[in-house]
Amino acid sequence: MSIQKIARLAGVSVATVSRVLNNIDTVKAGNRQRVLDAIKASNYQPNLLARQLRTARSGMLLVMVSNISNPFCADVVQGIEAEAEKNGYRILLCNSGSDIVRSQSSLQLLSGKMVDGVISMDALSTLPELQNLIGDAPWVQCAEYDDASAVSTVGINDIEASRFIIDYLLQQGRQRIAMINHDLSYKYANLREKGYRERLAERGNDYCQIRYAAKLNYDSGKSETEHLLRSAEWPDAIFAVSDTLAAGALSAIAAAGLKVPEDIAVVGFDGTELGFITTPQLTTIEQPTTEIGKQAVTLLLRKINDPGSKPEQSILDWRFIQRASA
Amino acid sequence: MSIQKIARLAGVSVATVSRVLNNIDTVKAGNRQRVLDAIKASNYQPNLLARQLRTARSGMLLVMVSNISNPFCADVVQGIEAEAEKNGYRILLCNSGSDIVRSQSSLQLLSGKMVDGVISMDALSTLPELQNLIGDAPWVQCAEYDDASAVSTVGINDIEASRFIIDYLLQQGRQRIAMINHDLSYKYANLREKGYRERLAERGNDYCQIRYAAKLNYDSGKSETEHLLRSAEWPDAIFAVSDTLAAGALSAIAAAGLKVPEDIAVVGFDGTELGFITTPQLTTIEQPTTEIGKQAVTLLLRKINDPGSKPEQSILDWRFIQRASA
DNA sequence: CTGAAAGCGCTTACAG
DNA sequence: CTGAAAGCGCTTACAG
Repeated sequence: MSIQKIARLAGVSVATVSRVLNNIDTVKAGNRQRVLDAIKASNYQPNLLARQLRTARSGMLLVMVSNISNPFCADVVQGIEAEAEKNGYRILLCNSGSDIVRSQSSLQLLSGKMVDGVISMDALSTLPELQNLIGDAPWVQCAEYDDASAVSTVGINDIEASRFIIDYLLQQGRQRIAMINHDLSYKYANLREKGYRERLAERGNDYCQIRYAAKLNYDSGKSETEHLLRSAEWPDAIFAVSDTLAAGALSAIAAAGLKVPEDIAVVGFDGTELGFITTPQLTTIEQPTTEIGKQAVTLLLRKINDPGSKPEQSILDWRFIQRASA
Repeated sequence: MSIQKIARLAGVSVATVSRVLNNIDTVKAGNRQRVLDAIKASNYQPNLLARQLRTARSGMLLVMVSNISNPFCADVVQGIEAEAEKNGYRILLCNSGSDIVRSQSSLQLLSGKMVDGVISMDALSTLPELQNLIGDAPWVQCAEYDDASAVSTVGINDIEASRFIIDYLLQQGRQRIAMINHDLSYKYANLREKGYRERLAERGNDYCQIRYAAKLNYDSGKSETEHLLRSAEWPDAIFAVSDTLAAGALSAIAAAGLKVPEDIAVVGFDGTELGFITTPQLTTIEQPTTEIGKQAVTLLLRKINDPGSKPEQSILDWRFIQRASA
C-alpha cells in the first residue's frame, strides 16, 4: 500500500495525498475528504523509510546505555524521554552491554541516518573505532565525559562528590575506607577514584584498597565485597560507585555475619530507589537523575537545530543523603 | 556522501560499489580495492534508510516494554537481545510507559517498515487503536496474552502459579490473604486474580481483598500496602504480582512496625535479583525470564521467515522459590 | 565481471 | 488549489 494507490483511489495526484498526510492546508476540503476516506478504507500507513530518506529528518534520538538493568540508567532515560517527547522527538533505546560490536551496530543507526542524534551513557569516547561512525553528528555524553571535549556532556562534579564521601567517612572515625569502582575506561570512574585517592592522601590516610566491578550490578558488588572481606586488612567502610554495587556489598557483609554500619559503613552513589529497599537503607550521593536526562536532550536538540554550535559542558548539582548505612 | 560519489572516486559504476558493500564476490580484485580505498578515504557510511527502503528488510526487531525499570522486563530483554543477536538481528527498545500515544508512536516503526517485527510486553491487544498499526505484521506477545490468539504468545501458566501460592499460604496457616495486582487491562493480571479467587473459594476461605497497583514499582507496592494496613481487617499475608511490588510491601510493613513473616507473610512474583536484596529475602515465583525472551524471538523469526505460518502459544515452566518472607 | 536503468515510497519546488 | 516531475540513496534483474 503506497501513496500512489491512495492517489488512484481518491482520484487525485500523489502530491495532494502527501499534502493531506502532512496537514498542509491548501488542499480543498472535498479532495481532503476523499483522500482521508481512501486512507481509512485501505488502512494505509506511510512508509517512514521513504519519508525520512526524502526529508533527511527522522525525529528520532538514539539513546545508548551500557545496562538498562541499572536503575540509575533507567531514571536518566525517563528524563530523556520526557524532554524528547515535549519536543516532538521519539527515543530509540539500545542496550550496548558495553559490547563494542553491539555499540557499533547501534551507531549505524546514526551514520545510516535513521536517527537525528545520539545520547550515550557509555564510555564511547575511549573507543576510536566508533569515532568515524559518529563523525560530527549531534552527540551528547550523559553522566560521562569526553576528554577531547569535542562533544557536549552533562553530569555532576564527580571529584567533589567523591571527596565529600571520604571526608564524611573519616569524620565518622572510619580508618580503612575501601572503594568499589567501575571499569576505568569510564571517565567518571577515573574522576571518582581521583577524589578518593586525593582526599585520603591529603588527610594522611594511607589505607587504600580499590576493587573494580565488571558490571554495575548486585552480583559484582557482592563478589567484590567478598574479596575485600578476604583481604588481610578489612575495610571499616566501603564506598561503592553505584547503589547497585552497594546493595551487593550489604549482602556480602550480612552473609559474613557483620553489621552495617557498626562493623563496616557503606556508601552508595546515584540516589536510586534501591537505597530505600536495602536494609539498612543506603547513605548515598543523589544525582539529579531525570534532570541530567532532560539537560542532555536540550543540548542535543540545540546541536541538531544549529549544527555549527559549539559543544557545551553542563555540570549539575549533587546532594549527599544520609541514611542508615553510614 | 553517497554511493554515487564513491563510484565517481573509484572510477566504477554504482552497481559495483553496491556489490562491494554487499560482499558479492563477482567483483574483480582491482576494482574492489579501489572502491574500498574510496570508501575509506571519504569515510563513507551507507544510508540505511535507502537500503531498507529498497530491500524491504531492516534486520531490526522492535521491543515494547511498559517499564524498563522493572527488573523482570530488563531480564526478559536480555534474553531477547541474546537470541536476536545470534540470528543477526538488532533490537530497538521502546519504553511505552503504558502510554497509548507513546505506544502508537512506537508502533509506527512497524507500520512504517523500519523494523521487521515486534515483541511486546505490554497489554497492547486490549487497545483496538493499535490493531491497524500492527495489521498482520510479525508480532509476539511476551509474558502477556491475547484472547483472540491471533498472535503468538509466550509465558507461563499464571493461573496455576497463582493457585500454588494460595495453597502454600493457606498451608502455612494464613487466613487473610490479600492480593496486590496490576491493572486488569493486562491479561496476566486477570489470570493471576482468577487463580487467587478460585483457589480461595475452593478452600472455603472468604477473605478476599485486592488492590490494583498503578505501576509495577516499589512506590506503588508501598502505597497499596499502606492501604491494606489501614483496612478494617488486616491481611496476614500479601501476594504481590511482582517482586518490585513485594519490595514496596516489605517497606510499608516495616514502617508500620510489623514483622515479616511473623505478622504478615509476603510472596512476590518473577524471581528477580530484588528477591535477594530485600530483608527478609523474598519468597517468590521464578519465571524462566531469559528463556521467555529467547522463545519470543524464536517465534517471531519463524513468523518473519514464513509470514503464512500460524500463531503459536508457548507455555514455559515456573518454579516456586521459598525464602524468608513467607 | 560490469554498467545503465528501473524502482522502492515518499516530498517539494515549480508551473499553471 | 493542484499535478507532473525530479530526486533522496540505495539494490537488482538485465544485457553485454
